[in-house]
Amino acid sequence: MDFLSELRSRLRTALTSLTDSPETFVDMLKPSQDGKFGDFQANCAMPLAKLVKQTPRDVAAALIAKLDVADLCETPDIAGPGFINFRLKTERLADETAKLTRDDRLGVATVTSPRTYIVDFSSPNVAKPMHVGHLRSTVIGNALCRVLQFLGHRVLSDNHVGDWGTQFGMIIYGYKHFRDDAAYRGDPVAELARLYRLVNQLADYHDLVANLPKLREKQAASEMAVATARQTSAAKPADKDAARQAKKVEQELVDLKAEITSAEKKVGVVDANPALKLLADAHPKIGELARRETAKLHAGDAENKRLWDEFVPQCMAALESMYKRFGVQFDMALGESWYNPMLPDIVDELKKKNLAVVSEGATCVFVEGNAAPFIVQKADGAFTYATTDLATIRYRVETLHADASLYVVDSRQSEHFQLLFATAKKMGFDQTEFRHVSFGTVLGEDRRPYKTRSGDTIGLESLLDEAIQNARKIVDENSAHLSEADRANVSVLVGMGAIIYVDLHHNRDSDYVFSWEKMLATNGDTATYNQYAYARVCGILRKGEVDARELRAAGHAIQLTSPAERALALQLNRFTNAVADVSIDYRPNLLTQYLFETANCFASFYNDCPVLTAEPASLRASRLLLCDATARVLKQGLELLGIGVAEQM
RNA sequence: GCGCCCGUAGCUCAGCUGGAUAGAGCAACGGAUUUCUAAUCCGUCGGUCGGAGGUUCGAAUCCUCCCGGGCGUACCA
Repeated sequence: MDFLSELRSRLRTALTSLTDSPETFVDMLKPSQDGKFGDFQANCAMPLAKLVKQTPRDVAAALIAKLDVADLCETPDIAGPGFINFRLKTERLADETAKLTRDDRLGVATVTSPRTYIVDFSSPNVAKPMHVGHLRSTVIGNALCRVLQFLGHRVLSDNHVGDWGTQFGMIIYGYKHFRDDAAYRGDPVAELARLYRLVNQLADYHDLVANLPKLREKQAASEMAVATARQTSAAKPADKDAARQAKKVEQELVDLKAEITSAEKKVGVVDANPALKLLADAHPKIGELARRETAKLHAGDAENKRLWDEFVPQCMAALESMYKRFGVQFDMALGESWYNPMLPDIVDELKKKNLAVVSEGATCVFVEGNAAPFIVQKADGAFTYATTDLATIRYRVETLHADASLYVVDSRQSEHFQLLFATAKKMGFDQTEFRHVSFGTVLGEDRRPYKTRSGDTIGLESLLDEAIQNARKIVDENSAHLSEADRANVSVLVGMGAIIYVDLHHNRDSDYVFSWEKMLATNGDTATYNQYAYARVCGILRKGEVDARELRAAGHAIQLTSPAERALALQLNRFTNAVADVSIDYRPNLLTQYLFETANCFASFYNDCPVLTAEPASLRASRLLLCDATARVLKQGLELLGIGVAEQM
């Protein structure tokens, strides 16, 4: 059972005579940080003492006198300055655990008032292959969908794909001028990706060539500025501002040099390749022409629309294979193009309501406290992703009746979302929770965004393949007892699980350093450790030839005869709290943490408590039930994260 | 310039709606099981929570300032 909620509820009752606002104090009852303080602790006596002008220990004593918890715990203790420590009655814990072992939902309550959630995640650009940057959004979004759904909410997952932007002009341009028909027939998506990269490269080339002289001029100026600043700083060693200024301009120079080097490198690549250079020279205005293709598409040009209609489904199908590997299913994939017809209305409405003004030719919404404008229509008349996002909000609120809309997107876009939500509110969409579920960057060992040695972004497909290959080595070392097919299957689970788990177990706000070694470690807080714990439980049930269904139906009691059994039982009863905690602030890492603790509790139990040889039979049955429930919690918990398990590994 | 985020053990990270002696994992070191999978368990070592003030009975957590780092910042999404 949910002991935490139950105890809080009892505390609420006890508090009513002491304060008018018990709610703030009820939350101060929490699981104990340390086992020696019991199973739960209430910290509310100290702040209450101030209100009622008594000593904290007296308040604690008064609360205990009013608390009706005799059926749940031993008499609570007062400790330290006035902490109230609760220790569950082991008998009651055993009874409740027995109930949990028979419960389909493993004690996880469904919410009393379900909401409609839109979870917007992954959202790749259909023109380009997915890369490591899409990993976190996909994995976190998937986990949140599963958790919210499991809690009983109505969840609609939406893949807000980029299918209407400038990249499509590039593909169309590439297709018209550079396509390799045989390659396109063989693997259309790969050929389109090649065309995108090629056009992008050539357009970049011309931009950079045009820009380099300006950059070099800037470098000369910057060098002067550095020299001046250094002089100033040297003249007044005590002047901190001068030192800071010197440092700043030095950094600017370093950045500028890096920019120039990178530009020269990119230009050099084309110059050094006669075939590329020939193409570049033949298409000097490629950037502008590609943009024109985009504009034509938006204007309804028949040929471009036909190409678009041909390309998009193929790209979507390619994405689908990736999602399959992650176990991701979208309820809808309403991309930018889908909202295209609604964009003029949005701008009209903003103008009508005097929310948008024209500034420097662009139609903008200005939000108090933000210097940057929210541009809904560019000077050239084109709409932006701001406009699309507003149309999306309207659709989600008015048509889908969303209570909450979550955007699982990179933290770098926080300013955009701040402006978006503020604008939506001004438009009157103020009854819906809009939430930017932001996350940090995946870094390489060099603490820079994760790239290949040569500096390219890492494709998601190859990342997953590599994970599975690496996992295969580990499986081969450890699992000679499995068949070839089973080892292959386990390798997929271990490799995918490792990637997903590492991502989710970090606080989503943080950047994290990607490390194959840590991720695929067979010990520690990893997916493998959890999966292995699951497999060990299954091993017991298999070896004992136990039919789990019969076991659950037999009505055995749970006996908690040792600390390890008691700890495991308590941990299993906390599953409901862990799942609910994820949904409060959309933090899957709270669930990975719980699962690791659970697997850990089980491993201790496994060491201390023989199961199959336990005597008498009632104890054996009790331990088997604990095993079965542990397996189900681990499986269910990992499943909520999008991670699979194998019964043998 | 303005805005957002971050700085916790040698390394990677939790903890941040204030609560007891700041926790994991890895690494290092030492133990355990001829036993249901050793992809295990138990223990030891390891921290001025970037710094200084402030609020509080109590601060890693809240406020202010400083230092250091990242990101964003008008027509890409």
